[in-house]
Amino acid sequence: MSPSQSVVSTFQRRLLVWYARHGRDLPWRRTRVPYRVLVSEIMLQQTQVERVVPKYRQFLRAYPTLRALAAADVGDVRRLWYPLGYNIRPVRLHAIARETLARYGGRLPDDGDALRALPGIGRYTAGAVLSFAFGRDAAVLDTNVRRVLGRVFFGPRRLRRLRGDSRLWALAESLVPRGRGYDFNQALMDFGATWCTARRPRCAPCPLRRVCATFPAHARRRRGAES
DNA sequence: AATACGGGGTG
DNA sequence: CACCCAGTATT
Repeated sequence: MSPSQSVVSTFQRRLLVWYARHGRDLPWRRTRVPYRVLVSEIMLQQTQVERVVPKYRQFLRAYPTLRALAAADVGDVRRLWYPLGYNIRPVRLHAIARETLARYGGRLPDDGDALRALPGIGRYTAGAVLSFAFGRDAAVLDTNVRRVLGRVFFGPRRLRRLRGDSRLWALAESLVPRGRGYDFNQALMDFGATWCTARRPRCAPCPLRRVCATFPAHARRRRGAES
């Protein structure tokens, strides 16, 4: 069951308006260089934005280009990564740099399957690179988008019954407005990270509450006894 | 479908 | 202490 066209366009429009007003100014939004976008996305895997920002700057100072990273010692790259965690990530990122140099002449491929064939790049990161570096209308589904779409389009009960992410991926892909993949995906993630948060979502001032399948539940709970 | 993989932050 | 965080790869 897919949402009506009017709900979809309302969702898209209101989210983009929200983003224009409340979107964060993050370092990786100031570049479209694929290598830099990739570095940010690998760092952001299961790692909060505030912890990534300083390490992102430090990493790019040390390895400003994909070629510089490819030429580096992988042990040095690993040490620079600490304490971000998931320490296989820098090893795979380093491998991506070398493989990209060897197979693609040093240019990251603007193709989902080719990106996903690289180590450490899954469906989310491929979508992020496609939309944020190459301006494609590809979808992303991370923990933020999963929560936002789950709440708005499925609601608390139906979300629990979802098996796997295939429905959410299909929904995410159907929502991306033509030509607005970059802004829409950034907006969705910013909204999940700062507004439609896991704990204590800001429902009262939410621009999407009129189309949100979960808002009634929150309102009900608020009348009851939640802090 | 379930689990391993880091480390830091929050209520 | 339990849960959360711009996921991916392997069982």
